[in-house]
Amino acid sequence: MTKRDKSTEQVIKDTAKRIFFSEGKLHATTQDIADAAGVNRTLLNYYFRSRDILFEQVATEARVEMSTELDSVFSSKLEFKEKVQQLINVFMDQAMKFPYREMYVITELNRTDKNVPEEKRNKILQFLKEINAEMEKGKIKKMDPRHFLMNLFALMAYPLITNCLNKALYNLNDAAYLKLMKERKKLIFEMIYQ
Amino acid sequence: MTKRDKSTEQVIKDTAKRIFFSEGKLHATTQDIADAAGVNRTLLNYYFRSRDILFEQVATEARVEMSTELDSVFSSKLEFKEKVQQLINVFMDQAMKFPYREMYVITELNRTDKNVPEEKRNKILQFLKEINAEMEKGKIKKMDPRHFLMNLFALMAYPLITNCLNKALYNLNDAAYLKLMKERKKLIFEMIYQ
DNA sequence: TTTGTTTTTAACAAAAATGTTAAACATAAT
DNA sequence: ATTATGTTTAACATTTTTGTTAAAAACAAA
Repeated sequence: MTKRDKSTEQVIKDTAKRIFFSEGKLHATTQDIADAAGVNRTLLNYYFRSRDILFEQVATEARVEMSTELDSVFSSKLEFKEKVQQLINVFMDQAMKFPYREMYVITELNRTDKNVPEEKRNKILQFLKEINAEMEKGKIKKMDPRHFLMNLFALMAYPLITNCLNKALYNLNDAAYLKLMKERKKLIFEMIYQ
Repeated sequence: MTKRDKSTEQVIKDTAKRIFFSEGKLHATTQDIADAAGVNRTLLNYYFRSRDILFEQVATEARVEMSTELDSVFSSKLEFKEKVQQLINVFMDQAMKFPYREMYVITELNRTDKNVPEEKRNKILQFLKEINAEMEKGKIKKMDPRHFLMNLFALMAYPLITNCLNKALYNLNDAAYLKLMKERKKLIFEMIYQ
């Protein structure tokens, strides 16, 4: 097998992520994933030993991807205003690709009764301080910074989670929907950074 | 059996709704539901014939409940401003009780490859016109009314879906979290009705 | 080619989830 | 009390999903 071919292990994981994070089929079985990946189901056991290990690994990587993505913005040297713009850009692009990623993580937590691993806690708490400082400077409306953060993420993530409902409601095809979501980037910024 | 006792059929359905909509255990089995309801699993088949019929019925009722709830506000004779306040009140109260209800509906749609039944389409399209009128009057910021609606629902629903993450992030217990969510009612109104 | 290694497959086994049946139980009506 | 009716249970059957194994296939090194 040549080097440029993705390894079977990677194909399986990427397919699982596509089914869970993009298509939102949170109830997919190992057979569903194997079929979609075009491999024998036994290979899931060969590479990952068990379904639970595969699913857990997918969830862990999802958390890491999300943290990394946010950290790349939070840790940057940009001014607060540009940081917010950057955050909207990065997060929305990811959320358009993987609208259900966070839902997968949450339902896996609910399913397995595990606690939230707190990879990103400190980074976010630090960002809360920056939000606060910006409020003190009078650059953004004063409020509990936690609400500010919740508002921001809600405006970005929710319309993508509910994409099937919105498409039906407004009679949109994939392209029209994507256009609507791209419009949101500017709109969200104006909404929270008034 | 006295009249005030809830029928077993109702107990089963209410328990399923609690597990799915409140606890967010979207992968619950019929056995999980039977155990939580304190009844023999066979009774689920006795009253609903099959798991799929029960799950479908739960999803259908969820859609009806959500529609009814919205219609009660949309169809009221209130001024637009009061309508929005009322909507926030009604929707948030429901969402605090059943944060995952909409997610259940969505994942059932994704799981069963069904299309969205459009119970509420007309009512919402009518409300879009009211939003538009209010924008023409200069009462709210002009934008695509669809974005206005998405903003509103996003701000209300998302922080409740992600409650386990937020609790962990901010070290909140149930009471503190509920308090934070109640605060949002006022905040959301000010945010979108500036 | 032979040998050793990794990957893939099919057949089978086990476990988990769902569905069916007949009998026990409860209840209300006659 | 008896009968008819609806409800609940346990035992069993079936289906679905997951896991194991041994052999075949693919591949690279000696």
